[in-house]
Amino acid sequence: MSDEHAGIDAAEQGAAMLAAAGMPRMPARVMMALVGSPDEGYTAAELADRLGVSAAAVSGAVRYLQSMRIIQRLSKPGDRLARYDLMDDGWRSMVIANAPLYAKLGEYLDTIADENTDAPASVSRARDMAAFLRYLAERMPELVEEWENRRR
Amino acid sequence: MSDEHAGIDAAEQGAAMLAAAGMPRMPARVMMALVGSPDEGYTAAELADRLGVSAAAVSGAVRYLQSMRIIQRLSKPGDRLARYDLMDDGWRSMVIANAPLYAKLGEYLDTIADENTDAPASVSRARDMAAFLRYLAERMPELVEEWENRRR
DNA sequence: CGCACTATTCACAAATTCGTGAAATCCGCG
DNA sequence: CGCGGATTTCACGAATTTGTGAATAGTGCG
Repeated sequence: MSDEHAGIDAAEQGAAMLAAAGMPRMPARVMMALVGSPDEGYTAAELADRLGVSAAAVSGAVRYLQSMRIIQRLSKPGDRLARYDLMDDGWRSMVIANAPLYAKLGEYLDTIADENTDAPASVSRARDMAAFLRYLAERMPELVEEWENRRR
Repeated sequence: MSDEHAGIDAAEQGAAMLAAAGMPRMPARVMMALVGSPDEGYTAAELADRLGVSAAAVSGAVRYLQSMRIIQRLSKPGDRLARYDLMDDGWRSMVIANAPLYAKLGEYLDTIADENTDAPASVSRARDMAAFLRYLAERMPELVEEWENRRR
């Protein structure tokens, strides 16, 4: 029953990779499962069945993924079955959303450098790291935009 | 005693941010503490004192950070005190090292798409995500290189 | 050589995370 | 309205993670 839909192995491996990168396990599995979903998306019950977990686990995972703007809940009127589906621009907007975090981390590094007297090498390294992070924060959204253009 | 060195607050906030992004807590704290270190780096004992944790916790954290090539152990001959210090290109090489992971994840997505018949929209979205990831994998190292050039 | 001190390892304890089952809630439909 | 099915919430238990303390090992110096 769980292998009635193809792509299981790759989905699980991808989920494992995302989990290793810091994403909670269940959301990662749900997300990868949705990559191989039919066009209408999956029902919560289908996800639970497919992943072999309880409905509660799916509920928690989809809440997390919705808060991250990675999936959306498609409630077709006249049918109270909620279907879930990936946001088309999910990862791209994730990349963009992370940029301010890089900038913020850069600020912290600068603050540390400001407060670190008598350690010239350390300070200049901290400033260097901070500048790199700000560069990333600036370039990541541009990168996404370049991708949008190239893809056209 | 733990506030004898400046930069504590910003360091802790930065560490919390890194932890939220999936990095284990203790390595994150050690890493941020080293950002504000004196030029010689910190001793394991100094780190333990500064962070208010046991020597064992520091030992585990530095092992993790070394395996990630984020810090290095400076054993000055004639002194058995091991000092730890950030690798100058730590974050840049981390960014570069992640590129193959993006590519791998892209492969998984393509595999899922290959195996997903009768869901044209899902498939084309999966291919799109895969292509985006490969684009990232290709561009991230270039981004770092651009930064190196611009910096000098 | 062994002393003093530092760093690492190991087993355990605390804390957090994760997923389940059962109860509660919601909603379209008869 | 209330029924039936789907989803969410909640408290608990399991499992993984995280950090500590004590023992171990390594090393420069007397």
